[in-house]
Amino acid sequence: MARNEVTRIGLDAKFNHAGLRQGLTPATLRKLDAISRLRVFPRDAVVVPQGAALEYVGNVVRGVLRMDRLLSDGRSQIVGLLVPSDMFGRVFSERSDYSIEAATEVTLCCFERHAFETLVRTCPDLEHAVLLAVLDELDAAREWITLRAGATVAARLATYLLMLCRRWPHQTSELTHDAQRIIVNVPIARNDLAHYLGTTVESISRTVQAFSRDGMISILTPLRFEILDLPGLIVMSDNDEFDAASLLAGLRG
Amino acid sequence: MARNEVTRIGLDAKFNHAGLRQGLTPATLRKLDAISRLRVFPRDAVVVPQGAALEYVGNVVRGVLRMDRLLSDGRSQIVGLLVPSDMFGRVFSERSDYSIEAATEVTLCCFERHAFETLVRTCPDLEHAVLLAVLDELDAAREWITLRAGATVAARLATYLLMLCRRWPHQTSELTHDAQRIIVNVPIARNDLAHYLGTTVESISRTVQAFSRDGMISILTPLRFEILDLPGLIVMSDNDEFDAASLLAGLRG
DNA sequence: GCTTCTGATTGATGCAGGTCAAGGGCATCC
DNA sequence: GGATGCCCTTGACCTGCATCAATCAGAAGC
Repeated sequence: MARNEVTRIGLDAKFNHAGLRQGLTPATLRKLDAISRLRVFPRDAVVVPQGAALEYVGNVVRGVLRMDRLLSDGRSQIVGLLVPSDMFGRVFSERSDYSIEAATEVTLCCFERHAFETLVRTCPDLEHAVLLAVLDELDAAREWITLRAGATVAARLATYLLMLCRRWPHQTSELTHDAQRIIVNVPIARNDLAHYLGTTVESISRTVQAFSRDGMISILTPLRFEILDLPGLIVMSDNDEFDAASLLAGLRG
Repeated sequence: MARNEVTRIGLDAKFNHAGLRQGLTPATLRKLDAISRLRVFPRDAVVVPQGAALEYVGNVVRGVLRMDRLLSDGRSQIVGLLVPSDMFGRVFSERSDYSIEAATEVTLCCFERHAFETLVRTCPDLEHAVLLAVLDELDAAREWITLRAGATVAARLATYLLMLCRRWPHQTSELTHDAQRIIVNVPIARNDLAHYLGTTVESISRTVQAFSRDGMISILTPLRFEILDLPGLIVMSDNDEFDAASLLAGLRG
């Protein structure tokens, strides 16, 4: 169903409108280009503060954005990650319920929101493209809910790693596959990963080490694992939707 | 931001296209009516099985739908609730990643999916209406993620009750407000509520009783509470976004 | 070389809440 | 009436993991 999944790292560094681009007429593309502007943010920069007026929408060109909501007790909860080609902001809304921050250094293609909305209302092809993008976001949000549904930290981590695998066919560089080796590059640091999976850095660390001890993965670097026992991971994930054969087929293809 | 929130019970039993209706031209409405069909499902009926081809999309006229995903260990995870005026199914997708079931007896207004999609592509006003509906669903999904983010069962339950309160201004009958009393009608049974909040019936029961002992609520019936200490509930929820004054203002207005 | 800082790991402890099991209230049915 | 069902409640136990705290590894700066 989803072209979009929870996390993706895909990249061509060149300027693009990514997900929106296809299906648009040259005329619409020209108008889009006219109101677009490329911006770069350093790691941990706040792109849109929680509750603030939404001046821009756009899409991620390079890097990872995290959407998180601050709780009154000072903790924060990540409600989603945005990776290249994902849209950020929310059309037809005045303010954002969560803050949008740079999880890594990011390059964004920004549109002034009102101009973009006007364009959407006048170009049916753009409106359709936006609809598809939003549907993808919705799928991603639901998949993310599934991810968080796992009873144990081990189940959630296994699910997350499998999601990263499945996304390989569409996007590059999360995962390299040579001579039967399955290498997963985790796009965010332990801290963000812990928030993302609804747990703590300590638990993530313990679980990763446990996977390694049990021979399910091998830790190449803290953010780079080799998957040794795919079926084992699938069992750990407690999730029906993964299938070793089709995952491997996807990795080969 | 959201017109749509996690749960809503609103009802006019008469046939309508609810959320989609406004902003549509009479011509589009006529075409929509031509492909629509009203269907009634008994409680616990499966409207769309998980993984099945999606033949219909539509919206809820009366009752509550739950979307849930079955896990390999037999447990199931609710990924969202749909209440009157919400759309179900997913346009432009062949299959559903979760099953859609009736949490109560429901009346649905169904459209054959392909016919609906064709109509969407040819009527820009309908496409815009669908875009807005999907954006609302996305907000609901994110809000639901926030709900599940609460560390403790008590926090999640408090958040849920507050969400039910906030929705009063827009929809009827969850909540009656006479002479300063705030009455909340929970739309689903303990079992579904437990799944929804990511816990068990036992924990729900214990937490509800604890709220009652602490004088925060009074249990009128198992599905009907009176809120006695709104500020206390807000503190329990650990959630910045609720504000007693504006909630009360909303209840009065 | 030696600091300092940031991120990852490991250990010890306590508690929230899941699990198992046994009632209790209130229907409907014979 | 009693029996069977569903749903909610309450209790006792025990596990997973958050918390607090110390240590360790690598990178950057002097």
